[in-house]
Amino acid sequence: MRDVATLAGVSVMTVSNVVRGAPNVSDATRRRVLETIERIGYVPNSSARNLRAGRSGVVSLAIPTIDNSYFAELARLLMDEAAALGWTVLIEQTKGDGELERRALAGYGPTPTDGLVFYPQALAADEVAAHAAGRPLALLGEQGDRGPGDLVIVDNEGAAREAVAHLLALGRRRVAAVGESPAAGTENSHRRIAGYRAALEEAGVPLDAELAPRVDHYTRAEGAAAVGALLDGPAPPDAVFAFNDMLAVGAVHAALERGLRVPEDLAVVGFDGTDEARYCNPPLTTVAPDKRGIAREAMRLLHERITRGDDLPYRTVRMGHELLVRRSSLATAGG
Amino acid sequence: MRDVATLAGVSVMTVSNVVRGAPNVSDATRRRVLETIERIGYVPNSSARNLRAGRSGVVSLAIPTIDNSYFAELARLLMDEAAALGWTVLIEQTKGDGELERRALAGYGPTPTDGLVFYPQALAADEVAAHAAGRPLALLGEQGDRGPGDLVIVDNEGAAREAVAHLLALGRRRVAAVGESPAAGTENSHRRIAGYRAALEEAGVPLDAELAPRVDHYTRAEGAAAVGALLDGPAPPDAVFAFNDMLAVGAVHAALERGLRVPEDLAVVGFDGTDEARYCNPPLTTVAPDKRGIAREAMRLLHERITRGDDLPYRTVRMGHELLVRRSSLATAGG
DNA sequence: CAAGCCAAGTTTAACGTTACACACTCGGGC
DNA sequence: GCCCGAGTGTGTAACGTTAAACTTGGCTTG
Repeated sequence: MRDVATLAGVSVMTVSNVVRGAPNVSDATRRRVLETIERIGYVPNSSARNLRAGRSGVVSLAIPTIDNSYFAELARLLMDEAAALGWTVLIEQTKGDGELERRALAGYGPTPTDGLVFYPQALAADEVAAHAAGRPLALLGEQGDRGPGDLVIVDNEGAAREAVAHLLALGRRRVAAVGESPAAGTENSHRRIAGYRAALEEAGVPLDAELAPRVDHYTRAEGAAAVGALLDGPAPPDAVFAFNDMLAVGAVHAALERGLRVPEDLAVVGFDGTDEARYCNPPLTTVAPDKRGIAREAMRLLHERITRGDDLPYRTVRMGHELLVRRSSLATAGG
Repeated sequence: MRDVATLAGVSVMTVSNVVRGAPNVSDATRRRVLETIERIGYVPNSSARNLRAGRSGVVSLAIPTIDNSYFAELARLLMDEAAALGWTVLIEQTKGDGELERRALAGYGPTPTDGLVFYPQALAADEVAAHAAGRPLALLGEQGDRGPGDLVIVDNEGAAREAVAHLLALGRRRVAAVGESPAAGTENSHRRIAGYRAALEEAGVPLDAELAPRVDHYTRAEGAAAVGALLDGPAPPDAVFAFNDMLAVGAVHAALERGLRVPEDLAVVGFDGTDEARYCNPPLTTVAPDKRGIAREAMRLLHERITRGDDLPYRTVRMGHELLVRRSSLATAGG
């Protein structure tokens, strides 16, 4: 910048004014400065800028892993929304590890970020509150009534209930729920279990604890393993409600691998409404939260919180969902 | 930091020394400073640090989109490798747009990055060279002999040839190639087409231009559309070699949707070796590049270039690949 | 016991940018 | 002729950190 100033015969401050589009610069000067900038290839130093401004223009997105279709799609949408606001998104993978989640919350790392969109997995609501340290925060997923930040949620319990009711309406009576996790953190899986139980109760179907295996990670492999074990067991299910689409894809795989028909012998419903669910075979029935809406609201709330300051009350926005019924659940029990 | 210094009764510099683990600080002082840091919750300001150091500890990863299984998996591996080197990865989506690719190369954006891992799609090799502006660069994918940075490549032509030869060995004679793109950029698709042609020629099968439809994006939807159109046409293929797994999944979907059997009526081979390919139905034969190796080498080369300076010659590392044969191609022609 | 050395800590001066206050020039109104 | 304000532009002092040079006092050593 100093070089530009010298070469253009103006002060450093004038260069700064030109770069920032500030007023009080004549057209002639502006042109001359811009030309010089072009000529010597000057690029503003963001570190210095951030140092001055006290802001970085970067927000973190802390999610378990990026190679999960749901988070990949969500990340893309969030990045699009952020770009529209002039922001950059820095993705951090927490791997469902409490320590990594704490760090993401506290804002360690080499890059300063102005705020955080956080999908907690290992951390319980009170721990999230304890480590947020007053940073602007948008939380994805239910977190008790109020968090240390704004909440963007879907009605997990209602959605789960709807999905299971759909399976029960097809005459299924042994519906497995795959996705309860030892990770204490997110309320999401608890709510989905609650919705599952409510639907069973409503239909007068007895609860069988064996039908709700625990999984550590929401991957295709674990879905296949968990459902495979159930199918090989003494009292196999006739339907599966999986807590995400990857587990559901694994469930379908396990069934087909064993020569069972989907949906005739095993109906499967997933959760997330990913593109993968739509194109797999058979196409997967899935609970589709309004991902675009979630991304938009999360960024909007975070933006307001960062720019307007912390006197804002914590807000909760509930986004809609939709049960996309496809072939994987389109047959009554027994075929 | 000044507050910490005041409260601990030392100079700012001593705090800095403690934070950085520099020598010449007594244990007693160190303890006192650390306590104070803990107490008032001091977090070092990275902007200022970067400003001083002239480095940011962040490297960019510029890929077309993150919601593509291959890039999602690759991103995860790259982030793991980066973390092991103490680095953070900033993902930028170029969407196959030339302008966005140029910006990513030039290093615009609000965050300073020390280097770039770049998967070019729209930009041709010479344009990449023109806009790299001397930044440390690791290129994924073939780019002519030498780029403006290190190259990590797989043998696209050989891999494609192998995949198509596999289909021909099953007696298939009308093998479609899906993935040629109007995007001038990456050599990858050209090389794969070349491998496809070579395999056909080697087997004495005539080339049919109709069997190589162009696609704009490597998505499931476009794969389904392109292959659907071929299947509805006058001379449908009996096999498909797709340039990535998402196109292949779309191809399978299009076939099944039309009541065709996969692999009996249409054999399908993909490219990328994603987890999705393994778990879809039928499981997808796919060319699996050594993703972990690619991630490791890309980060290693970039790290060397950033730390050791630019006097390093440009290097090229060729990674292996493997044809994972699964059910989607396990039937001879006609059943 | 003076000379020298070492550990422990401080002072100073940057890194590149920008907010703020100030200065200059010029035309017009009184 | 003087003052004023608008339009341009400049100087200064930070932002938070750290490399390098400097100070201080205690301890060894010949």
